[in-house]
Amino acid sequence: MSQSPQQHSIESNAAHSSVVGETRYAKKKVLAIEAAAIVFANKGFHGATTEDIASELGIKQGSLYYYFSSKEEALRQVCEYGFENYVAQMQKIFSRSQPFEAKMYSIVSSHLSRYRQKSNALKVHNDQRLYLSKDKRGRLKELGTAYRQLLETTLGEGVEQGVLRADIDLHFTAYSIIGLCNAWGGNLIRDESIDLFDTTESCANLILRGVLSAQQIGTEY
Amino acid sequence: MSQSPQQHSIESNAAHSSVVGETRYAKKKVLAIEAAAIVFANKGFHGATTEDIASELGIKQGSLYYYFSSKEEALRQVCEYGFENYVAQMQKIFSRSQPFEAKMYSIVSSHLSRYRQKSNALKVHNDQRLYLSKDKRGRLKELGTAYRQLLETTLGEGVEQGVLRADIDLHFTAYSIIGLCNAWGGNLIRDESIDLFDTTESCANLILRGVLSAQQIGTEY
DNA sequence: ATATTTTTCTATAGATCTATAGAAAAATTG
DNA sequence: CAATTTTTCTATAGATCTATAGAAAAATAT
Repeated sequence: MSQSPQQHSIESNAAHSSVVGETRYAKKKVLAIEAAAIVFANKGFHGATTEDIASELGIKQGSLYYYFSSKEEALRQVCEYGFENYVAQMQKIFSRSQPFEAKMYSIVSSHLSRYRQKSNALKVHNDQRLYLSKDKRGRLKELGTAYRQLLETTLGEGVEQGVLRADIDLHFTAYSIIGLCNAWGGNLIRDESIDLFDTTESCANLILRGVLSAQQIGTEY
Repeated sequence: MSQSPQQHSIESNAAHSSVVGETRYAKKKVLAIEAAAIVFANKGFHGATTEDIASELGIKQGSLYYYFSSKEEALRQVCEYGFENYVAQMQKIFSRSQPFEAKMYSIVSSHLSRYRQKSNALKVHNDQRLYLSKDKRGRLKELGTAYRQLLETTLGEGVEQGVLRADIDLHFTAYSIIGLCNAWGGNLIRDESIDLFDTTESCANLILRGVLSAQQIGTEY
């Protein structure tokens, strides 16, 4: 009789019944988010219909509301799902102690391979999150800021270690890395034939050789 | 009585009545495209309504069909308008004979300042063109390919002149330049406080110093 | 096996939104 | 100014699409 799930706190609060056993609901909820991600990634938030999502998930349109209270809520959850995963993976990389250049490769590699793994949710976060009303973007803003600061800190360390030129703008560089990776990420999703490894190497190289210190300056300026 | 304009060939075939005098229709048609560009840029193609566009233009929803035969047709025309302008400006730069580095600054500068000039149409082209049905994307594809080839040729010249490293992938680099500029273009539109000049310089520098030959390689690889 | 809870289905109210038709208003021409 | 053409308006048919309600089916528990 209950219209919405009674126990499931929607934000799937980890702690649950058995050891490994996510509830049935929680499992399918993830599938629902992934279905929504696929559809939003292909058609855009406004271009997608709840019917599209439901059919991707294999249920009827009306049933979708058992998992999402609204279409916009679905978008919010897809974005958070995609971005949380992404940031978590980045956290690991940042915390590893390894030479700066290796770190940069890891960052780019992680970013790009995540796209190729069909992380539609990440694409949705990048392309569609601005269609969320402001009050639904709070957590995303937090995550984004935290992530950018982490990246900037890493770059700052590179500067302190003398690996990076002292005159680079950390903020600018961080944004540029993200921007470049997102641009290629889009290509990688769209075109299966692009080689992931080559692209990773090329991106890292482009950034590094533009950022590494101890390089001979061109002709003027 | 005529539902659609009788003379105006929609694609505004240049040749017209008086010397300077675009027809009244042609003038307002441009305004209509620009209104649509503003709305599409802010709300996305599917998120925008014909009512939004009409009201931006100062007319009623139904009247909009005097200028566009459909909403999708409006999107097509906005995209072509934005991208044609952009490519034309780039053509000029490519045809100038000037040192490669200066050329790179011009390319980035042109790309970014066009965004700041509120070229919503260009943003729409970049973000929304994939929502066009394939058969409406023909001209855009042509323009895009032509532009990329132009950019690649320019890069190729740089290599031949020995200004650029011989091992760079022209295709990759062209895409990356476009991607980086688009990423910053989006930021520039969204955030008025970002300095255009600084950003231009930073972008050009990031690309150049990662691409210029005769630089000392880092530590390994 | 029966009762209870969870999940899905059908059907639909109520809001859109696109596109069209025909009348009205504004501009232009003779 | 009257006739003609261009531009805009009002009104609406016809298609969506979101979200909800209540019944049905499936799963789980007693």
